[in-house]
Amino acid sequence: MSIKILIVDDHPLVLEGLKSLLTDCEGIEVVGTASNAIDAISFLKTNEVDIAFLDINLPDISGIDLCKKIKEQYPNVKTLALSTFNERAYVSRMIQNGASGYLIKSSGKEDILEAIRQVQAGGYFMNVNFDQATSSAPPKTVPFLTRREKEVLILIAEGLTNPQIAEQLFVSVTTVNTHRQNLLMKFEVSNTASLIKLAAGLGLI
Amino acid sequence: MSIKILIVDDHPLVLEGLKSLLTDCEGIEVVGTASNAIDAISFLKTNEVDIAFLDINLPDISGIDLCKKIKEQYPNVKTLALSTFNERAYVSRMIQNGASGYLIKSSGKEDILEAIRQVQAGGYFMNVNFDQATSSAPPKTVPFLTRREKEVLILIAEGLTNPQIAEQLFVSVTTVNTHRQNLLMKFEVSNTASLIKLAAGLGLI
DNA sequence: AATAATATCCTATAAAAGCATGATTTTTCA
DNA sequence: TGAAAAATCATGCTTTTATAGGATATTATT
Repeated sequence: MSIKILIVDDHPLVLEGLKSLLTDCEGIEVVGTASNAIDAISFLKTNEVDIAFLDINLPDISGIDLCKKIKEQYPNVKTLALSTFNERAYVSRMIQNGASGYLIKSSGKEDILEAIRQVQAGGYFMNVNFDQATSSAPPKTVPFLTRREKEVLILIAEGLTNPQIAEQLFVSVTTVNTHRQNLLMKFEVSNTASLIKLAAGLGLI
Repeated sequence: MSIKILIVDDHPLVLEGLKSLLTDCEGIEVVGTASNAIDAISFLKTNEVDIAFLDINLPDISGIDLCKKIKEQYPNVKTLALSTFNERAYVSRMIQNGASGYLIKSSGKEDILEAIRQVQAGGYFMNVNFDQATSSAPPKTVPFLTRREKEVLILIAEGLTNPQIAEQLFVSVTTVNTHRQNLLMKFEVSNTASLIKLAAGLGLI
């Protein structure tokens, strides 16, 4: 019996690429693909799946939430996060939500097969060998940001001032300022310029 | 005669995905793939290629430089930049180096085929439908910066304040401030956050 | 040599950001 | 249900930025 795989990703290229890589393999069968969370859930309703590959960024809900939902409704389905290099920060939350590991989208065929083997055997797989020429990207760890902090960060990056952000979010200026100070603290910087540069480098904005 | 395609990308998934998407198509033939610039160049030495898909980020040299090299050595080979959403800033430099357009990696099959058709016909293809919330970000062109402005910009991005920059460059604070204002003007933004975000997006810092 | 572009400097004001300290309410989750 | 985390708000103060109005010297460039 071959391992049944569902791939959920909104990038046709990734979908096709994974499918193409996996269909040649013994004992592995791609039984379905979905480009959003809704389709993924409804596919699971009517099909048996062993492992679901979940993109972290999906058009409707995030892969992180989707992972949680799948684990709640279909605890037997193992999940593997698909992330880009810049999204490794979010991986830990996928794991918290029950994922069995993660694959960087730039992984090679061997990594992918190894991941499937590990996960199917009940283990975890984290591919940590970022061989990419990280160039100038500082190996900083991405600080954990709350929902509100992310919102504020994005609005700052868009050039809004505290008063404007406050208006947009329907909160007081002091609240925005607090979030802002927390962002500076978490990123270990002392002004907006450094903050935005770091956040941009990490792909957060 | 079918259109001969070379794909250069260091992500196996993208390579496989594109290949898989294109091999089904009439009149299109993927004659080769490469995961770095060296292999790409040596492939061109011995093979005929109509269109080369070039990833912007390659392990050895950047796709931008590779594009230039290809255009110098093989002017008949048309090139198409492959970029992620976050790399669209670099696209303009690819175009300057002779590329016939660019494709976002999250493009669908239709976009890709349309791009090939356009380019083969001697035209350009830019897929501009960023369904992602592009917010307010217009496809800005890189403003011309003087030597001093670039220096100041970098120091701002490093988190230095005007007084610190002044000290570093042995000029007065008012001079630094003037350069700073000129940067804001040239980038058409009104604060540091936007400035740094734009500059980072354009690869200037 | 004349012009244009660049770099330098100044004063002055208003707006925004940064920093410290503290507190209350709401959510989340074990 | 109770603790922890997150989100909210406040006050006061200092520093930095943003904006506006100049001015002069130094390089290129034609």
